[in-house]
This record gives sequence, structure tokens and C-alpha cells, in this order.
Amino acid sequence: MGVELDSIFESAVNNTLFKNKGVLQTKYMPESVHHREEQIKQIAGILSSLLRSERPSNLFLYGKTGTGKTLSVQYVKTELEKKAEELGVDIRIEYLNCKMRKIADTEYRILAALIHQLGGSVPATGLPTDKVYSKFIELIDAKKQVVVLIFDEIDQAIAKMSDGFLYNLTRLNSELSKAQISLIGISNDVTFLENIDPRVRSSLGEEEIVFPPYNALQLQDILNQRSKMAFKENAVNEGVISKCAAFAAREHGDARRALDLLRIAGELSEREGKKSVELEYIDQANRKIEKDKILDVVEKGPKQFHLVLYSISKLSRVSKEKKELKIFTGDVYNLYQEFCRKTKTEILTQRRVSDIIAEIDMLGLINAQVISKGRHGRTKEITLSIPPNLIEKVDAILVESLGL
DNA sequence: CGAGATTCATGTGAAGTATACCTTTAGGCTTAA
DNA sequence: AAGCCTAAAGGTATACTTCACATGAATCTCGTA
Repeated sequence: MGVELDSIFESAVNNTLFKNKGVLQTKYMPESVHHREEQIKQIAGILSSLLRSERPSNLFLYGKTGTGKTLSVQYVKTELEKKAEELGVDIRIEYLNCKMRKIADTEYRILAALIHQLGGSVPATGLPTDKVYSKFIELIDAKKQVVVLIFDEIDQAIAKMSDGFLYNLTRLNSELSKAQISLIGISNDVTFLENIDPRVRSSLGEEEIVFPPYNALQLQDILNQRSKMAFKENAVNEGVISKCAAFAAREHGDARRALDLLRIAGELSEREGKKSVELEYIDQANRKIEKDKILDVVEKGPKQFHLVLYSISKLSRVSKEKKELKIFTGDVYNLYQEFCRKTKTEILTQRRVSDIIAEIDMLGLINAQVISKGRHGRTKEITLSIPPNLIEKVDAILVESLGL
């Protein structure tokens, strides 16, 4: 064992292929953004009125994950901030990612996070929401300014609460006397605006910009740029870049995915003590990404979720042996109760479990569809959508968390 | 045989409850003058 | 008298429960051919 570790440490220190791995990480902000010039120009054009201390239109950005939405906005944000400083104009742009569970998935928590960013503080609970609103307003309205609020992945947040929140936000301007706000919404879901209150829709969608997926060529270009900075010379084999690009292009042109692929393939190659990133590691990296994503989601779910998921997993194993028996809510609930007793956990009502199933569905770990079995009532028909090779690992996590 | 009525097993919405936490308020105690 | 601390009172968000009603196709009923 000792020897094995030694060699790992050794290669970590000496044989590193990377010059600057950070360049490939998602949080990295490049100085220039390629292939999004058009969108950036539009965003900048709309937001430029900030420099005259005028309120820009509300803005809505669409596009699949990894199409550069966040990046473009952030880019414009920093550029604008620079320029504003130069000109001595006071502007305020706040970015908030709504997807972070436990940080911002309710109206209250989003506001709290926002207030926190603005330098105020609110307790985690206990305050009436309208009080939080007035605190927020107070904070913004303290001086004459235009505040831009960027809500990333806003569709995720609204799925969990009502669209009343957005309505409140759009109406907020009338509550402000000195300051003004404008909103930027970012959504992965193209149909998002169609399903919300028309009043909000028209207000929020004053301007809309669509981010099309990158094509393979563009991805390749981006990867080339980054890999030059990230890797040492000659550390990337022929064809690696184009394969990453091709992989990601197949996944709706997701640049983030492409970069992750390249980075992880690099890490894997390095770990194996290779002198360069080799083609074969890309497939491995691809699998690893899928795996990590799922395991991560499973891991951070609360205990009751684990119980439900474990029940589903167990049932799906049984049903597979018996060839394609479907899983229904009732079965899940029965098994779930059994596990609760076994682990001495409080048994939740079927009502709640039904909701939990819906939530797990949202997380993409299972597939649940309401069907009617006619005389035999109505149910959710549930299928586990975790790849077979991962089920074991997932089960392991669940077993550990439940102490079975 | 076919159109309607029934039925089942949950889905689903609304309202209520428990818990954990927050602010406000009113005493009560300390302190400095 | 002013300042500070504490405990009680009053209030909220969140996760969950309770209650009650909604669903929708397989199955049953029954009139009709």
C-alpha cells in the first residue's frame, strides 16, 4: 500500500501535466469569451444605460447548460464595473445562483442571500417575509442608485415556489423612492416564461436573448484556447481536444461539459503517470462525470429521501428479476415503512412520501409518471433512472447513511 | 354489445400542527452620578 | 435615572400531517338489438 501511495504522491508532485489546472475549472473566468460576441454585445448594450445611471430593461437569457450564459453575464458585469469605476459612476450588480439547494430555494432564502450579498444580515428563520422585503428595500433604497439583480437558474427556484416571488420583484420598483432595480433572469428551460403569470412575463421579458448551443468547431476552439494555458507543452495528445469537443457537442453543445471532460481526462492520465493526456481517458472521464453527478445528488439528500430512494432501488431490483414489473407508490410506501421501523426513523405519511417521490423525480434519479390503472386506481409508475453500473454505489451510500 | 355508471388506489390542494428560531417588551438588576 | 440583561409573549418559515376532494381508465350494469 505504502508503495502505491508513494507513486501517486510522486506523480502528483513531479509528473504533473498541468501548468494551471484552474483554467479548466468551471469557476474560471477567462479574459475573453469566444463565440458569444453577439450575445455579449446585446447584454452590454442593454446594461450600458447603467453608466448613465438609468435603469436598464429587464432581461431574460435562455439557453441550455454550458452555452455561456453565466459566463457572458459575468463578463459584462465585471467589464461594466470596471468602466463604472473609471467614470466614477456608482453601480451595483448582484449575481445569485438560485440552484444551490439549502441556500436559495425559497423566496425567503433568496432574499436572505441577496441581503447578505448587499452587506446586510438576516436570521435564517423566524422573520416574516414582508419584513425581509422591507429590509431589502431599505438596503437598496439607502441611496440613489440602480441595482441589477441577476438570478441564475431561476427556473429551478420558481419550480419550487410560486411565481408570486417574481411578481413581487418586478413590482418592487414602485416601492423604491431613490433607487431603481432591474432584473436579469437566466434559465435553462426555454419554455420557462410560458408557464408563468403573464404580467410577470411581459415585465421580465422586456428583452430576451437566446444562447444557442456551441457547435463542435466552436467547442474545439474554446478547448484549444484553454488547454494552451492549462497544460504544459505537448501534454495533450493528438485528437484529444476534438474528441472532447465531439462528446460535448453531442450533449447539446455544453462547453462546461467539454472542459470538465478535458480536465478529468487530464487528471486521470496524470494519476496513471502518463506523460500526456491520452484519448482513452476521455471515455473514462465521461463516465466519471456522470457518476459523480449522480452520487453527489444522492449523497446530499436528506435521510427521508434516502429511505424512499432505497425502497425504490430495492423494489426495482426485485422487479427486474421478475421481468419488468412496474413499481407503484403503494409498494414503495410499504417497503419504506418497513425500513423506517428497521432504522427507527419516524414514518412519514403517504402524502408526504408522495411529494418526496415527486422531488426525487425532479432530481432526475427516478422517473415517475402518474398513470391510471383503471379499476385498480391511480398511481405513480416509478422507474429507477440510475445507470445500472452505478446502482451498487448508490446503494452503498444509502446503506451507509441509513446505518443498515 | 355498447353507453354510462362504478370503483379503486392514489394524486393533489388547502389548512392545520410542531418545531426551531426571531423580535419585541417589560421587568428587574446594576451602575454611575 | 439610564443602561443592560433576561424571560416571557407574540410571530414566522419550514417540514410534515390531516382532511377532503379529484382522477381516469378498467370493470361492471343494464338496456337494447
